[in-house]
Amino acid sequence: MPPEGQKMPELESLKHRVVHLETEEELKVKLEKSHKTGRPLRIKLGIDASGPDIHLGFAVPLRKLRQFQDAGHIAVLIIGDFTGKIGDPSGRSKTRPQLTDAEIKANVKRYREQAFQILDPEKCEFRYNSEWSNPLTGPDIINIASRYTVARIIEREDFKTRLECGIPLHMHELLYPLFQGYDSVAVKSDVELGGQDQYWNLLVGRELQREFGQEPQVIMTMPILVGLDGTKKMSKSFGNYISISEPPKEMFGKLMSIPDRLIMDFFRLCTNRTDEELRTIEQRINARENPRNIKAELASDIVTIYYSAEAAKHAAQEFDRIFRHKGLPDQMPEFSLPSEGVNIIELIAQAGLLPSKSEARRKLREGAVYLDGERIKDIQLVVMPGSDSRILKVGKRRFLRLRNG
RNA sequence: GGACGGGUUCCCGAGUGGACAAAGGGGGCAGACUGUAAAUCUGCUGGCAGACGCCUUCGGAGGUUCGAACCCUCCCCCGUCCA
Repeated sequence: MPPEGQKMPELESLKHRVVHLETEEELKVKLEKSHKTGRPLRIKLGIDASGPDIHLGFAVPLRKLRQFQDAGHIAVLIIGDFTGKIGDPSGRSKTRPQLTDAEIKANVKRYREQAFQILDPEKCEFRYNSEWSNPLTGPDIINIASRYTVARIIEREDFKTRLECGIPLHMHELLYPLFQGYDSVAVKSDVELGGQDQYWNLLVGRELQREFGQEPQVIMTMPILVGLDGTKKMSKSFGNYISISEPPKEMFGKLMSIPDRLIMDFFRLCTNRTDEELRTIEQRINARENPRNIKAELASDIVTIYYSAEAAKHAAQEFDRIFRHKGLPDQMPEFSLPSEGVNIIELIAQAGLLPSKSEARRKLREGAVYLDGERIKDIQLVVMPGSDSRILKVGKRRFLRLRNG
């Protein structure tokens, strides 16, 4: 316990890479109290079960949560199976599709496994918010709803724009922040983490706790990671994400394809580099070192975090082989060629390299199809089994090994 | 409840009886150039067919017509204003 008036090292590192801390003073008090009493803090993080994967963007708050765990605190993960039926309206210009129970359930299983790639399972509570939200009665809901005003709800930018632009805004969406906030009351959270875009939602939790006579949670928001397209936030529904559980090679490749200007963001938010190291990297970029190399380091860093240094090395080698030296991947799907051969279009569609024969025809016409390294344009070509296995390539990265059947 | 305006392909958005698988843009994909970057240029972007063409699509269901995204009827949904 540091003497009065001195910085707490724990607090300093927890503050690291945080956009909003509401409030630092309160966090300090809570930490001190926790030290004194030995009671760990309860750190809440909400999970949106709308997609099957945890991606690098969501890993940002998860990693922060891990930091809290390492300091002895408890992670309380809230699976929004109840709120998932509403769909978080944050940053949305349209109503989200409501998920069914079955969909949510299927997603949660994977989520758990993936979350433990980052979290310490020993200091972790997984809670479904349907646990306390489903039993709420009409009067309960009215009671909760009476703690907040419409003006405060529609103050939000996303709601405001929708109202102004005449885009539908449904009643249940107005309730979303309320239910999410009520989760904080239900689990008695001390701190809630989230992406910067969750700031507003988290504040509601704070207010509701106060309303329900609890000590309000501290809220901490983290920067939003931009997705592969380089413009929108990384998100399942935009499909611009890198899952933390995709194969190392995929992960590496996708990281190599991010726009250069995102390199520092990714280093800052997705790796364990220290501030000093980050400064060095930034200098190298400014000194016009080939960003490709720096990006390769980034990709290796991240693959190492989720897999291993070895996996990162392999991924890097394979990447070089395929894309720098135009070689072949060490593994590819296979297809058995019947002795009478198969039409090229038929082959591409059957092997699932492209979704339809029309698409296959188009790609052929566009010169995107190679057989044994030779560009094919003949739609009528029948591919015959060769003496040894042949390789079909469609576009930059779709390969198929043809075996004699 | 009333008046008015809307629902078009992944998204935005044009189209008001045949030339519409449907302008334009965005996004995506592919090619050239590269560092699987950015920028740029080009092409493609419902399915089946080698091609003629055929099939499915314009909120839903019917109808008029040789022919409908477009006209009529009923229904569903959304917005704005009024109550």
